[in-house]
Amino acid sequence: MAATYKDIRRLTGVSLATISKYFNGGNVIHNNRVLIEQATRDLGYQVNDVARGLRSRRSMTLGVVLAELNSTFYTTIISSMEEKLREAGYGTIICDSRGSAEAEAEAIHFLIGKMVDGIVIMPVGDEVAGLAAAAARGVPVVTVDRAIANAAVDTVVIDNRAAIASAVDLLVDAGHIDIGLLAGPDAIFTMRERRLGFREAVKRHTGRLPRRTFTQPDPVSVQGGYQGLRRLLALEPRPTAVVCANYEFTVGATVAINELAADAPVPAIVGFDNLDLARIIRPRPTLVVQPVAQIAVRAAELILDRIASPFPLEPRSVVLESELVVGDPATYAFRGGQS
Amino acid sequence: MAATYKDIRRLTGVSLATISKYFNGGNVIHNNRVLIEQATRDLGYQVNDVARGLRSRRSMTLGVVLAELNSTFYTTIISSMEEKLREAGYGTIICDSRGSAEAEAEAIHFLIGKMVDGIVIMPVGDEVAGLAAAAARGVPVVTVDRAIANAAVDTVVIDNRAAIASAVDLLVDAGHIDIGLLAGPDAIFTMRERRLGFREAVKRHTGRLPRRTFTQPDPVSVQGGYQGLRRLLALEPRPTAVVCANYEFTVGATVAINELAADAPVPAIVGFDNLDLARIIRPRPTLVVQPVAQIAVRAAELILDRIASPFPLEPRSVVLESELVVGDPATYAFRGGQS
DNA sequence: CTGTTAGCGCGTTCAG
DNA sequence: CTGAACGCGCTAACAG
Repeated sequence: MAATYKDIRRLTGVSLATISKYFNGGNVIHNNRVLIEQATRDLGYQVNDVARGLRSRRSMTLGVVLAELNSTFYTTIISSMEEKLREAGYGTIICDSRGSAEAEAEAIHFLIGKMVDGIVIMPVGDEVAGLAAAAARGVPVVTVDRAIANAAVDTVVIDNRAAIASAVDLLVDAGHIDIGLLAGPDAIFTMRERRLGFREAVKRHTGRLPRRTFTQPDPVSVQGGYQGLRRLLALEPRPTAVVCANYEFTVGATVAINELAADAPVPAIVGFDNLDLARIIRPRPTLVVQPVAQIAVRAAELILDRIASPFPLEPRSVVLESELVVGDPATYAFRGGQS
Repeated sequence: MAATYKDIRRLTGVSLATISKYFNGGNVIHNNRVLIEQATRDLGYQVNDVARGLRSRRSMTLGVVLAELNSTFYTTIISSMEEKLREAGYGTIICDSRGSAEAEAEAIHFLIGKMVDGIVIMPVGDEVAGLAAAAARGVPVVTVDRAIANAAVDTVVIDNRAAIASAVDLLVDAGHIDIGLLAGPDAIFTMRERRLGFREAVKRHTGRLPRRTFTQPDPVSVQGGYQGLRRLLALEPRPTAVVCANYEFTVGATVAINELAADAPVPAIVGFDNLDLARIIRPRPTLVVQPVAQIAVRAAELILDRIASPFPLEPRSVVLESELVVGDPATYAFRGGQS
């Protein structure tokens, strides 16, 4: 069906080796070059990457595995990253692990089978099953957003503790003492780090550990944030402010607050990620915003660098800073205790 | 680096053909089966899909091209679809065309090079450049969300005219006469259909074509929706209600309304897609909701069906119905003219 | 059920 | 600069 070098040879009389050289940027005499170009058009020829990859052992393709396709945070990163990679001549295969470690392992398996030259992964948990297989085949791996235990891979993360601390700082400055935290299980790197950052920050300010934090069980979801906020508000003493440790929780908490707004005083709130939220929701919320574009660029650099390097590199770790985008004062103001 | 059949043969003494048969579900005598399994574990062997695909001319992989990675509507569909396809034994390669017809053509080129068995595409415009190449290679194509002109491909869309009509019906019943529309350029299938549906519905109700509609130029974005709403409200007579023809416009319009709410009477509004919005925004908006799960399932069925079919099938078109999820009456109530 | 043989489409030696 | 020959890892025919 599809045309091959042989078809081009048939039309041009030029040998396979010369045709190959043409398609790989080698020096080909002008006359042959024109012939090949003509035949390529006539046949609608397109190089078969599969055969090329099999032979050359380089697919010029990178794999990306993300924990959740349906997450603006991840898709924004991937969108920027894919652009960088394409500029460098690499195609990108995107796989969704749907928050499942098993699906994640399958995805890595799939990508290795496709002979990708490298893998960028936003891991589900603290351990990634397929990592050993990738290492055995010399396929470099970069993790993004979450670090991995005991693995010799490059990593791009933000300073999660500082990120949460900036949120706590704002709330304490506004007069809050009883601050709640909506965070997921410690098994997730970002959740663990953010919870630790929260404890540190509260202790630094008040001289003691926070009276209440609330850890929401799996799955980390909008629904979880919704329920979590309701439970937080049922505590005694009732928190006057709540920090949401990720985007989903921020959305869920916002929904819950919307429902409660009519009946009860609502807590101050600081959320996470996705600046669009700040424009949709009124009053405008305060958000910890991660530098998605930078994350993407640095991840692309790391993986390309590692592929290009002729010798093994030491694992590298890039830590970026987040930004606190302050919203309407009404959303974080202290209105007095409520217990 | 990576182990091959030859390595397994070396460890087991079993011939390549038998090993191949083992990995392809054929009947292999128990003794050999055990030997192969042992060697597979010892070597960390994994089948090389590239070589397999080259030889068998079936990659067991499908390509998905979407117009915008950063769109919940698309990613939700893909997420469901990928699950269906995986159940059928197919891997999925996701590519982002970032709303560019050129990038879309590149993506199709890329997928063909990877020898995918089929392509599901959410097209950018009315014509898709790579379609001929796919057809020439016998790679079946299914378009989703948007139909394509003059192409023998399967299609899954919703009844866009009925969708918009349901929104208009609600607003007219509530007493609105001057209804504005926020829609993108006619070059986009969904935008064109929804605008036509809007005109039909208004005419049916009022006996005349709508006095005002507003077509927002490229790009179809949140920013566009924001500006579009502001311009709509500057018209005379001022529309008392606005229908947003897609998700981005709905978000942008909501932002604009939030800003205006303090100074001026806000128009009634009906939005599109993404039920999450309905939970975040207060008062709860009315939304035209597309059956994303169904869209995904039908698209998967069409492409799998076509791959499996031993003979060429006629192009098929699936049209699904949307649902109007009615929100808080305050968001669509008629409060009297404002001119 | 097993083994041998011959490619899939391409890139890379070499000799010319 | 060009062409012939070989092999990447695997599957599909056969014959046994």
